[in-house]
Amino acid sequence: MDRPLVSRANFLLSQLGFHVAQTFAARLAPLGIAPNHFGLLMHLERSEGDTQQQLADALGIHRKVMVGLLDDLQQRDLVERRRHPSDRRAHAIHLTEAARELLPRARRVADQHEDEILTPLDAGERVRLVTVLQRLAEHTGNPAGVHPGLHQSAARSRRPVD
Amino acid sequence: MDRPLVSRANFLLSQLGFHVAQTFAARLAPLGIAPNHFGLLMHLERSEGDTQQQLADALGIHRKVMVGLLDDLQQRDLVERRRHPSDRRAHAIHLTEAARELLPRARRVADQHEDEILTPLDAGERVRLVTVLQRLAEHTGNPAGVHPGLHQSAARSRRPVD
DNA sequence: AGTAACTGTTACCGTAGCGGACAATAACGA
DNA sequence: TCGTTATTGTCCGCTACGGTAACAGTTACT
Repeated sequence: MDRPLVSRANFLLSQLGFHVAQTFAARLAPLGIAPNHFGLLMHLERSEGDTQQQLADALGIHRKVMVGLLDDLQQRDLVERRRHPSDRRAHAIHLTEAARELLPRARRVADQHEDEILTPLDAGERVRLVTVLQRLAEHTGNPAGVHPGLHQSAARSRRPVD
Repeated sequence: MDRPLVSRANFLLSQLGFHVAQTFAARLAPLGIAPNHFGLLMHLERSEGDTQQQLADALGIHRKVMVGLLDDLQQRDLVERRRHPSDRRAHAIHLTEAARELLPRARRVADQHEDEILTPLDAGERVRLVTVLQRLAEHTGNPAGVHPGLHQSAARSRRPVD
């Protein structure tokens, strides 16, 4: 039996996932952020004032990585590290005005990117696909919305696909 | 609008793709090979005797990377570099008996892995998913069966998920 | 014959990820 | 109160990987 790779769901998922991550990073690059920055900013909208440790736990990464991510975002004036009101060791992370202005644009980029990826599908197929993918994602055991490759290089300093 | 990540097809695809690549590498690790080795071995079944350059072109990677891949496989006694019959610069790559014995086992691992990934879906949903993924993959413009992350670290010396 | 192109390989370098170690601060227990 | 332990954020050093340039050997072209 010689089932070709293109008929294997695991290969297709890996291949597509890689391509999607790559193109999304390229789409996001003009905004000066990477996909993991985007994920962090979105999470911060809900959990503003959190500790770096809390953020790291929520995103499933090590706090050391969070230092780097926040360094990037702070350098781009998208977050600020304020003193934590009750714990003088910790920082309270807050979004800046620039971030609140950037986030809708980033979301628009994500929407456009998704639309491009899904071009071959009609509306019904799209919702069915998302439903199926959600079921598969739940089955992986990863907490919802946590990208296992967040701590990987799929993020920083990626140049638009050349 | 705050569409959560888990409702975005691009996020789900990237997340699932990463997870699939990771778990597949872990499943394949006991056999002593990585996913890109597996892909190369499968390709070699069809193109035995090819030049390293031809193989690199077929898999969409740089010839330098092919050197490393073949070094790995040769060290595991899965391929041999014979002299090319007509071009004394080039090597003719051939599978060993060990490779022919290993490949069916690797394929079985891939089948089991795919089955595990697709556990939540019934037979009909599986074929529909594969069909949809194939359409999406074709739309990416990547040549069929060529994994864009082949040259990435998704391959070498990966230890079973710890 | 001579030059250009190609094959496989090695050496080099810049960078990212990982682990350990660190100062500052907090929490806990005697 | 004081001392020990844990936690937070950070930095440093190591290793591994991707990409570039260069190389010897060989072929192809004119």
